Amino acid sequence: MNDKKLKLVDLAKLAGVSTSTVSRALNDNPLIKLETRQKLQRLAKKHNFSLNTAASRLRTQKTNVIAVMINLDGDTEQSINDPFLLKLVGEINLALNKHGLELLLSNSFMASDDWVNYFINSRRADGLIVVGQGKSQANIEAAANAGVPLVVWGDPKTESNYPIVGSDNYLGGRLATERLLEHGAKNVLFLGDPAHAEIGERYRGYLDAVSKAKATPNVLSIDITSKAAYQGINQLLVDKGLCFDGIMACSDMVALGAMKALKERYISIPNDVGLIGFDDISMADISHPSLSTIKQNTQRASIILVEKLLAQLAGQKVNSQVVEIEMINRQSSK
Amino acid sequence: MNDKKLKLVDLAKLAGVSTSTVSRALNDNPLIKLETRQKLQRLAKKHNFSLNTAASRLRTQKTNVIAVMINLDGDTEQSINDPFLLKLVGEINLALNKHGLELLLSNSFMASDDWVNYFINSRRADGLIVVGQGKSQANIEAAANAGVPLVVWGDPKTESNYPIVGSDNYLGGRLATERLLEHGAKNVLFLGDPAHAEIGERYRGYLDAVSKAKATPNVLSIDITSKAAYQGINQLLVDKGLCFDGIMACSDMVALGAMKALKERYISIPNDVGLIGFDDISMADISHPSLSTIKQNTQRASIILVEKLLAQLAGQKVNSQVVEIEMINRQSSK
DNA sequence: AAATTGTTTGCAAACGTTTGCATAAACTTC
DNA sequence: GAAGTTTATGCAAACGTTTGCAAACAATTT
Repeated sequence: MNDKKLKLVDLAKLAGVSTSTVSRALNDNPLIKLETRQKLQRLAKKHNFSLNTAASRLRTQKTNVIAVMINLDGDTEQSINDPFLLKLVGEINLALNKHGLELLLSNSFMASDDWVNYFINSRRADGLIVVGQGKSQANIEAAANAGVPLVVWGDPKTESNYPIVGSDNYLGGRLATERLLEHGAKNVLFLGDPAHAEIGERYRGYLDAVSKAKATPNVLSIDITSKAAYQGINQLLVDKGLCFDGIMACSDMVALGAMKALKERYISIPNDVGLIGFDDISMADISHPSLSTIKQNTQRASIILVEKLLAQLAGQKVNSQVVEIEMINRQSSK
Repeated sequence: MNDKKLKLVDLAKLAGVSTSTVSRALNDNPLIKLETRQKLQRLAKKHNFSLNTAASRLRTQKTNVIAVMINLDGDTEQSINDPFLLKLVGEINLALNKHGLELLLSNSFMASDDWVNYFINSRRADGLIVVGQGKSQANIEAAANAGVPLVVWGDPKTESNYPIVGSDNYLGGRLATERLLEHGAKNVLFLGDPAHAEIGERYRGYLDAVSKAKATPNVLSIDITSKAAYQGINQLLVDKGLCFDGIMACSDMVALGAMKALKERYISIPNDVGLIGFDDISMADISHPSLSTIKQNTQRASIILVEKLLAQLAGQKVNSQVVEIEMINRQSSK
């Protein structure tokens, strides 16, 4: 095995040309004659040559790396166990790859609070995709103000000086609630923490639907986890009995936690209680009864997130954008 | 806002010392007087200075980046939607962070087949963590032979020239099957594709348990997804009726897919059919009935994976290692 | 006070690319 | 065939760190 790492200059020597020529050839620069280009590219492939990214990043001041950070509230367990967020990260990765960009997976532990410094000044990444607004947008705002090219997955209706891509949470919350009401529910419970930006919007949609139907709203504010939902619903049933006949859950995981609590008490879904979630994670389809939900189009959102980030890197000013949602009717809310 | 990116030399000028001194001070090199070091570190913080990683990587030939790649079989849907793999990635990230390392999320799309070149020669990363052995280990073997520092999450009993960290899949498969048999099952079905390395081991454990009980084995080979499991079990029930009274599923997602199929036909779990999964994803606890499973200790595995990789980077020869599993008894297999 | 030792800092040469500018070669055009 | 134009390549200077070695300074010993 040829252990010696080849450099541009070695390749140049082998081909009898200058390093400039090789460099240009490998970057497909039309300054170099097509024939020469192809010859050099073949040579590079043959010798298993690959450019030293450190050197080229230093020289070009570009990394072709995008940092993705899952923006967690310190006090929630949602985090790394939420299938929805992880799926989103996976799809962002694919979207980045299509543009030849790489994904640096980050978190607040590494980046602490000064994102400008950590990501941009240090030239770790060219830009930043923040997944989740969390409860506080201070960090994001500071980074955006300091000139970090960034886009955020969150609620696009939030007032902000940075572009946010996300679903129409208000509409989703309203549609789901309306559906429950239309099918006879009188007391729809909102299950989730409205302090969270995206969930707050869903809650607003819920409120509007409820008040339009002249029903009374009812919130159970919990952490965004299935366990919290399970415990919360259990407790509520113990305390007040079955005081609702519909649940608009702020996420599928939360809905599934609620579902378990209901099933354990032989409360029929959807007959006694209609249940609708949000996200359309793969478990929604596989639960029993299958879970009605508002599907967020993560694939499309990922593509848009990346496009907007690239536009920003190209110096354009970009705006927030809503990604269409879809109501998926399954068994839990017939 | 101070837009001009500070360099080492600027900071040096500000402090009235040489760049060497600043560089050493920021790296906490004891050659520099403690007092000077602290002064310079304060100065750096005050001016929001941070080192250009591209430059320092070029100079030191180290990146402090580890590439993590989810090794998918092209023909399976398991991939990015499998909560277990994603959770593992999340925990590997945390484990890396503790050592000051960053995670580059990669996949076969970017890295194609020549991992040496893509990751190491190009100095994108110092080492590689491969999540999943897949059905073919050719790529991994080639990379290991070519000297890529790498560790693999998979079945540690597989013969290999690279270290594998993973659960005792044989034992897990055996324990779960034994439990089903002990509780009266006569016909335990193995649900999963034994061609997959880890699953093959679980299958061996299953086989041994079954033959020890003088029962007859029965496999339904399917893709590692809940959907495939749902369809597979449905089809089997249509074709042959309820020809089993226990299912050893190769993963929790698969088990949950099977669970849905059973519940839809009012087949009682665990009375008619006992069901045990593998992984202990968060849904296992929240399903109804809750899913008995073999818990894989991903957190510990992640820590070990990183330690082994670091040892390898330090030039040590490291071996495969088994991470303990735990049988979690829940309702689905009483 | 000179010589020796130990401590702290600075000089300058790398690391391996990319790219503006200069040059050389090959064609046009008058 | 000289001058201009186009095309293809090479020269050499960056990019911003780190680090071996030398130097300066301080402390100790002779």
